[in-house]
Amino acid sequence: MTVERRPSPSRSRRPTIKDVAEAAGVSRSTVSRALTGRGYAASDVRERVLRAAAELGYVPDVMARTLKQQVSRSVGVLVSDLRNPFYAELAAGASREARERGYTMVLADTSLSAEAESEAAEALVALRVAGVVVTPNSSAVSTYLSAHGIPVVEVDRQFAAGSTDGVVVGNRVGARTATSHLVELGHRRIALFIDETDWTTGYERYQGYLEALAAGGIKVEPELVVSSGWDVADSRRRALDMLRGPDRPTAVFAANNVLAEGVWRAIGELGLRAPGDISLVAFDDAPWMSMVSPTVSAVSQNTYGLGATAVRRLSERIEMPEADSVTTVLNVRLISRESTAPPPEI
Amino acid sequence: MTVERRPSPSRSRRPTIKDVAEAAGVSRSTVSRALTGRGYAASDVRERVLRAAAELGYVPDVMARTLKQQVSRSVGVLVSDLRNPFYAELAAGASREARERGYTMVLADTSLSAEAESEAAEALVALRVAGVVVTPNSSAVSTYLSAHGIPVVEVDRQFAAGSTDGVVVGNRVGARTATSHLVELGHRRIALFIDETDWTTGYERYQGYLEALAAGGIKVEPELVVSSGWDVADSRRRALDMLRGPDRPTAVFAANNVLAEGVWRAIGELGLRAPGDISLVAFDDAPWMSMVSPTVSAVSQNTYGLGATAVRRLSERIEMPEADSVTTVLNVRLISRESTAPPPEI
DNA sequence: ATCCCGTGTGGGAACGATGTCACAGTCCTG
DNA sequence: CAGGACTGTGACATCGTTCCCACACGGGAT
Repeated sequence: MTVERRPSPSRSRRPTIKDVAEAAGVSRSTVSRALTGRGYAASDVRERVLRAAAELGYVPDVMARTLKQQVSRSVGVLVSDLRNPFYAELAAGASREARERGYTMVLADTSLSAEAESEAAEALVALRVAGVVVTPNSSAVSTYLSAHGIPVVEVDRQFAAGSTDGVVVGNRVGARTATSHLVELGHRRIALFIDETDWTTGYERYQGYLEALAAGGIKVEPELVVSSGWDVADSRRRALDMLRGPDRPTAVFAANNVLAEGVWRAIGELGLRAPGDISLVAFDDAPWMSMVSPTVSAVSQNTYGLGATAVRRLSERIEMPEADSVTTVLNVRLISRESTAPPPEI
Repeated sequence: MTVERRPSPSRSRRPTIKDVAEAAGVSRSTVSRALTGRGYAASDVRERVLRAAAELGYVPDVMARTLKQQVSRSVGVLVSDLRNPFYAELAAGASREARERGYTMVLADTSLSAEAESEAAEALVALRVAGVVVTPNSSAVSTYLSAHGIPVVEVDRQFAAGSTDGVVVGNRVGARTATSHLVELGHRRIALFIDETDWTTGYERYQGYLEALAAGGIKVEPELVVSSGWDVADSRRRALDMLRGPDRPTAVFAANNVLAEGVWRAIGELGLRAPGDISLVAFDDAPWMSMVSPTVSAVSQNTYGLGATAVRRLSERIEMPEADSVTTVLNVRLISRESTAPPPEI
């Protein structure tokens, strides 16, 4: 590590508030007041300071400011997987809202790994972020951050409801609506594809499914509830097994866009036709669902709004740390497309 | 704004290095040496310090450290639009690489707005980031950041080639390959849909198209080159106009995934069939292209790798600020699917 | 015995910005 | 014209960390 770092003349040193003060012929305090607008500064002095700052290309050092003020203007955003359009959209919404509120966004992709998640959490503590929005994989992050006095908003799913704020969608209602839609069309054998039922998302979607069946007077058949892995390949394999079986369902409710893709591929590969042979409805509308043939009916959630709302909530929490925690539920809506129709005649 | 902020006992104050020093019965200097590993520290003392730090839940303050060291361990990533899977994937790649190299990632979505872009750039300067990866909209950002002595890597497209590093894909080769593919199938009337030809991406894809036509001895017909807007709606409208016209092309090369979607929708709406009536090939493979019927041939670029490579390049640049700037070109490959076939008989 | 060196530790000055406090004017009112 | 109110400015301590320097101790070479 013996890199010779001669101070090149062009970028000798970043101008500091002291340089601005000298250029404007005032003290550092006066520059601070003139630039931040807190405290007195005569208008001609302010003018002079602003001009000097602009000429020098002065940009205040966030590090120094934060160190002094003990509170930064940045928020952390922890998402599971940016390659999944769901999380990307959520991050996009968070980004816009953060920018509008004058926060910079520190984003980490935790890749569903608990290790990456706690690493990221520690980095955020070190950065003294003002707050964190997270799509949690466990209660660990919320607990850890809260212990350090950092406000947290859980988004999409909740592990620490009651102690921290949350922003989620109407999972139960959405799942019930989707399943009821199938029931009303006359389906009695309705399969559920779901990746987990431990998180609030999976649990509530499962409950919604059960409620709709109960309301329709339909008995739950355990072999129609498939606990799939989290990826397309696994979902596809499970769907192939089920749809090749002797007594296949007449409809499938897939609890997220990934599972829906697996089921959709399986249907195509088996030469089945939707909705003639089998109906399909998904939770979480993805772009491809409106492009394929037949188009896929889906419960659409406002993912962008989910991210934006979470940051808004976080910023309110930062301003009122002692207020009671709140869970915000965004509504979802069923978009009925071509993949759902009455079951085939026997 | 008169929120009473009584110092709650639980999170009275974040532990500082001084607290650790007192708990371990040594000086601040010694704690610093023990924790960072720079300088001498007897093994029993180090042991004691580590234990004290763990017990107190001590996390070093990045702000203070950066202030002292004048260089941070975070990088800025500026992308145009996280809702576009292209940028999301790019950000995901950047995120992984950043994490692996011990950098935290500050991400901003510049929404194609010049104002947001320069705002974000200023925020990054203020944060004293070690470097920035950007999908630029003009040369302004690179110039501005370079003037502040911050290393920049332009990714996907370049505005400051020569003075800053770049990571791009083989746009010209990819476009030529895609167009040649159509020529070899026997097409003579090949339309190009493109959003702009001012950026390096658009310009080179356009050049690749021209080269392939020239190589095939085909005269360029200006009315077949469509300068579309940047969104699906506009592309769709332009495609409807063209395909309804009297002398429609037998094939279309769409220069990105958004334009391809517009063209694809238009084809469907007009009741045309691909590849029977018209062939379609796209630059930039998107998930839907392998799901629709017919599947769409596309030039696939390693978007995730683009982001990862850019951060790797940036980190090398940070370590060797004086080295010559480099442009890295990632290869692309044509994935031939169902949407391309010989033109219809006359 | 003196000197020097290697090892280990503590003291204290930065880093850049903020904001309190004190002070120096100026203007108005009794 | 004295006293207070108000405006405008500068000096200085502070935030948490790093790192240069000084120093202390012991052992080996001179």
